[in-house]
Amino acid sequence: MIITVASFKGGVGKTTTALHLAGYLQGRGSTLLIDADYNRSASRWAERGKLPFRVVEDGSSQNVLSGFRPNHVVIDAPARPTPEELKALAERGDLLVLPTTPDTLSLAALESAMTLLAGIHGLRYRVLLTITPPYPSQAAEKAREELEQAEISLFGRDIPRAVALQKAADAGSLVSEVRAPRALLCWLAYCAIGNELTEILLESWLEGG
Amino acid sequence: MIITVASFKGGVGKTTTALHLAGYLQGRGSTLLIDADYNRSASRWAERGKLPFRVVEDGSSQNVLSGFRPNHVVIDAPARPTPEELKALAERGDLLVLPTTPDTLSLAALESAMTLLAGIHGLRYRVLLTITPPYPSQAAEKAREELEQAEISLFGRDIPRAVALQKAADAGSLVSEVRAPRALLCWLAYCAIGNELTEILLESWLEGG
Amino acid sequence: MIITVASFKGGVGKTTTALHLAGYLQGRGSTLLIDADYNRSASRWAERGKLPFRVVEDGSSQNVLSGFRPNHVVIDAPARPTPEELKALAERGDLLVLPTTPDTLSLAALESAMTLLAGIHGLRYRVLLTITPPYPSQAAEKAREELEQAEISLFGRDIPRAVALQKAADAGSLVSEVRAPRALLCWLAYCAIGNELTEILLESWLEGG
Amino acid sequence: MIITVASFKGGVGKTTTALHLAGYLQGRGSTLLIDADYNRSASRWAERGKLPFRVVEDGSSQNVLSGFRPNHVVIDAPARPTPEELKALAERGDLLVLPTTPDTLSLAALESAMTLLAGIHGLRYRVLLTITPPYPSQAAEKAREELEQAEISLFGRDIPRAVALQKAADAGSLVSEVRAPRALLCWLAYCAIGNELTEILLESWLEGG
DNA sequence: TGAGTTAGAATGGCACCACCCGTC
DNA sequence: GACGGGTGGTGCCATTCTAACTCA
Repeated sequence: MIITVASFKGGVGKTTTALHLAGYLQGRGSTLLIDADYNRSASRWAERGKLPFRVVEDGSSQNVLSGFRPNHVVIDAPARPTPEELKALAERGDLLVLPTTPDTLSLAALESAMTLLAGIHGLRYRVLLTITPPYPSQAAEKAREELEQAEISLFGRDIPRAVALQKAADAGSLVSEVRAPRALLCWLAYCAIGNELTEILLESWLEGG
Repeated sequence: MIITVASFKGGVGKTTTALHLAGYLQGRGSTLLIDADYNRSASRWAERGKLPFRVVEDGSSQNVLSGFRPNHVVIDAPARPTPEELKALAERGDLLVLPTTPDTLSLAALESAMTLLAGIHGLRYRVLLTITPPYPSQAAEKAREELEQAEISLFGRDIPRAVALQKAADAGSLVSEVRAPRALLCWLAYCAIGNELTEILLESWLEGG
Repeated sequence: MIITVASFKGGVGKTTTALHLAGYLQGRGSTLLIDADYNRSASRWAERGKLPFRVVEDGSSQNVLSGFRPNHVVIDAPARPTPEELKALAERGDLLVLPTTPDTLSLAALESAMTLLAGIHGLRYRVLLTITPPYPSQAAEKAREELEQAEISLFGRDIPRAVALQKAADAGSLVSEVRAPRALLCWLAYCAIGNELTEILLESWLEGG
Repeated sequence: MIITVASFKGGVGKTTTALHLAGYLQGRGSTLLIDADYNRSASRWAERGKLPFRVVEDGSSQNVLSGFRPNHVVIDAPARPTPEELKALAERGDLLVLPTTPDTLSLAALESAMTLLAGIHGLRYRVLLTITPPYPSQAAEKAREELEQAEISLFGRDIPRAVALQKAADAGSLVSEVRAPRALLCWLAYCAIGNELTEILLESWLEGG
């Protein structure tokens, strides 16, 4: 399967999401992460440590992949794509993952962009709430309600804000490999997203023929 | 004076910083905020509530400013500018404010971009640490040390992570107008940045002639 | 399915194991825990807090279950059963779970008792290593090697020693409901045991007709 | 003197306690350990290595002791005795030693059983906290407070959790003969219990006539 | 002189606690 | 004002590595 991770605003955990979804998919088959973001965050992450899958930059010559046919591909799309770019991204993959934080600015950028995507026929996407503040903040629930009212499809689970994800970035590894207070919780959240993702695609394939 | 706020990564509080610096400068003279970001976050912020200064979009026709000669101008620059754009931005204003969060990804993006700016002669800039996590996190101090070791100039004070700033965004006002636990602290932090900013420019004018 | 949890020595987490396996199975269908231990530990656990399944004492009159037909049953067997009791327990259920700690005394008691079980035809059982000390102790691995050399079947995962399980006992709830450093890890361990358990029974049903 | 070691729950160090108290008493006179536990843990311990005192099983014919009149006798009682058995055990010896771990399940079993013992006139007993987790756990202190509040007499010192005791069980010797980090500490703890024990009996003999 | 033994240092990890933030 | 929760720091335990010491 081909998963595209894109966002209309930076700093919402797009690269982190792409990396961990690739890590999850790697457990189900060989996976390739294509780093198409301009600042090469995913590539730098990979350079710092050891990731269980391959990471290549988008513009890199194809011969680096000679003989490598991955079962899954995750694309870390460029930030803030134009509607045309987004349409191309959506058509390039099986599912579009749109991470967003539960703050007003990110939600506003997301909602205004979603109106542009409404015109794309047969678009498969899911919004992922990320960096949600811990209890007792209700920001995540408020954001979820607001998005559901706008009839925007979103994953059933959020990615919490935790230092474990920062440590993973520091170490250049996945959060599942990090010793930090809530690392396991973060990894389980990404696994839940991965499971939901496969279910969505399985369902769409069944009905789509 | 003309202040340009730019960043190489999204979600670091660029718009929030531009708005509050404009709010601070408005107390010292008529101020205009130019919203040059593609997603119009500053404009939308202004539309939601009441800001004590004018906000115009970059591409808007000039006649909306007919007869308005502001003492100060703050530019909310587009996200992730190219080196050429950044050079143009730097030359367009008196000082470049570069907000960044203290996480690894943002710092890496900042440092790699700073190497590009090293070639610009007479560049005046300051890096502003934003959204710094509260005690007992040492992320802010670590980031400060790392940046100082890289000989990157940064403001003496940070902007803390607080819900007060989120509420300000929700209300469409400045954090000084918001009733929230640490609103005053956030506002004082921005005032301190504003003071440091005027000192920097005063000093540069004195020596620069 | 009917799971029987028994042990030849006390203090090896028999009740804890029975409770958490019941909690896991409850997620897959209505589950009943029969507390057949003389000291009523499971019943007392249930009285202290809120468990997501029903707990009844073995000798209680049947009418307390009037109209309740659980999908799964977990039996917290009496400690140190005689070979005849153990045979009856094994025939009463689908699988016998035998928790043991990795210390010499428990292992010796287990191995000597396993020789008695060797005569039972078609016995389905698994040994579960519990309360395994954390890194860098190698007690768990040593015990695992010793048991495998004795050709004793054991689950692939251990239940670690953690205060989270104590807190769960204090609170009268499952470890998944407890806020403690390694609570999630303990719960995942029990879930892994539960998964392995269903796989074992599924496999045996497939081949057993 | 005749010391009986019993417990209402397994895995609390009953056999270890009986062995080491016998080892201590051997230093004050010839001592015999009677292994009355069904799983023969004490006998197996003795078989593995070399203990400074004799160990016999309860049911063994008396002629194995022909001509041996020990000064002291320690009885490793069967686990989880009925009230009648416990009464018989208590009357059989001078003092009843009841080891317990500081966890909720063991304490609950102990306290409920102590209500049964309240009816026994002239019962001499002491509760011994065993396997107490190291600093910074407060489980031992909490348990001590709880037991004191329930007016249950307990020894002044605890037996800590340490690998030295496991190594002693592996080697079939007393912890005083083992080379391990905290072996001496464990042995001193048992010596302190032994001293307290003799003081208790001395005092009771003085007043009891 | 060499090998086995023993003591010390370093590592990794777990459990508790202090402090602060955000909501009710 | 009270409470629940996250983050970082401290103290201690168990193991392993290293080095020195003893004895043949």
